Amino acid sequence: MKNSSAELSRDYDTWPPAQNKRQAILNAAADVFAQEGFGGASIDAIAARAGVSRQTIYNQLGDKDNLFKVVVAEITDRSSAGFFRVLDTFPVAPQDIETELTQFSAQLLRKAICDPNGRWLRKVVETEGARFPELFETWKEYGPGKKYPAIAARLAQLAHSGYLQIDDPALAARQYMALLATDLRYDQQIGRQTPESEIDQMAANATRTFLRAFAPRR
Amino acid sequence: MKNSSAELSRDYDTWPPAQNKRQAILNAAADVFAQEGFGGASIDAIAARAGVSRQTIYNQLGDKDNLFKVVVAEITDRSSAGFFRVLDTFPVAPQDIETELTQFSAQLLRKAICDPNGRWLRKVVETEGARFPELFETWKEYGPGKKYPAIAARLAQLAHSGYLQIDDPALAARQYMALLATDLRYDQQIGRQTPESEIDQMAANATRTFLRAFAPRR
DNA sequence: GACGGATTGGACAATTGTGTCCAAAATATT
DNA sequence: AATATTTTGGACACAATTGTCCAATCCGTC
Repeated sequence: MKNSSAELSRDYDTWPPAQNKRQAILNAAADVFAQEGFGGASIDAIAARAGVSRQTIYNQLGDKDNLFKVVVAEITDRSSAGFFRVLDTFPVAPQDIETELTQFSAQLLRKAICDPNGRWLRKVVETEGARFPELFETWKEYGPGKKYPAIAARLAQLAHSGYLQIDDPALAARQYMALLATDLRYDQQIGRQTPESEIDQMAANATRTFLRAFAPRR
Repeated sequence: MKNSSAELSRDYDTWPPAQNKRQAILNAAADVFAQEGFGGASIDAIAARAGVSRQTIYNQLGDKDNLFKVVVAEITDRSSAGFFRVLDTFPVAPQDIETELTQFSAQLLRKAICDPNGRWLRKVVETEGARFPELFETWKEYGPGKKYPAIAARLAQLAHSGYLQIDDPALAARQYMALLATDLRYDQQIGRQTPESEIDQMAANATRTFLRAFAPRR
């Protein structure tokens, strides 16, 4: 039996067998699309990586355009779910705000921003957004459209409780995310795989600067 | 006489007319590569956009790989030059640090970060970096490798003069750039063309937060 | 106006990719 | 064990692309 390239989620064993191949295809397609872009990705390459015959891809997912759409939809779901799972741990009533916000930030980095799904999405949307406008709309809605307001709402709550001093929560949310992601993005851009061990430091750096800017002045 | 990809940017006017077409080709190629990626870009599309016959591209620039390399080298030069031109206006001994740093930030946004050249580079390096490792190295050296340390040095200078309180200038530089670019990046990602009129506001937002975090405490 | 290098457009072979068809084989269902 | 469904791999037509060749043409210079 062939194995899939799935470094990701769930109990495949309980699904109908067709779904296994389907998942293998989607994972392989995500990899190849990410590496080669839409134009550069060939169905053959995807089939080979998925350990599946090319025909099976056409049977299950139709043509290349549709395959691409399904992959994006799938990854959008996964990525969004991961983000909101972490968001549930936001420290709305912290004892020690620096410590707890740092911990939360580290989780966000690990589970959401670092996450291969989310990175793939951002890249693909940037590269291929013009080619698939509806897709782009969907991503916009589920990505920035929901994540930033959600963070902003949590920050506003902290401000309302007197933990922070924030005029514009939406702006603060964007700045918080920017501070958090900067080192990760830098590493990504210079092609460096960020070691797990540095993530806590990144979270601490971002949180410290953020709190210095938004902590209440005595 | 064939010319190699060695020489790029100099006073074009004194050159034979062939260099005009060469520039047209490079600009068109940059556009098409940016839109379609390396794999998706066809020489024909580039030729059509440049208003030039396909053969001329092969005459002047050889095959697709070399064309791509020359384009990246060209854009790297332009982008780097633009950045350092703005950097020369950094307020090393400001009277009113908030005002002057805001102005500088606005210039940086307009001339360097907003700049189509730089955006194209980042995108292409992210997408095609794996395919052309030497290119990637060059970009790394001239991009992040020089820009961030340069900003860090200016910030350290401000700190040394007592305008700021900075433990880690390199970190502060990354955070400054992150704060500066966040809204622009957000707009880019949701496919919104940032209006010129909002850039000053972005610069002000970033600068205010940065100074709140790094201004000396009384 | 004649020369020479650059440019053009069209034809070309080779390669690669898409999407379909189909019969044989593997796998699941009953 | 018999049957239904999926999967496979190979063949195929069709289109797009790369890179080359070449004769006709343009255009600036002498």
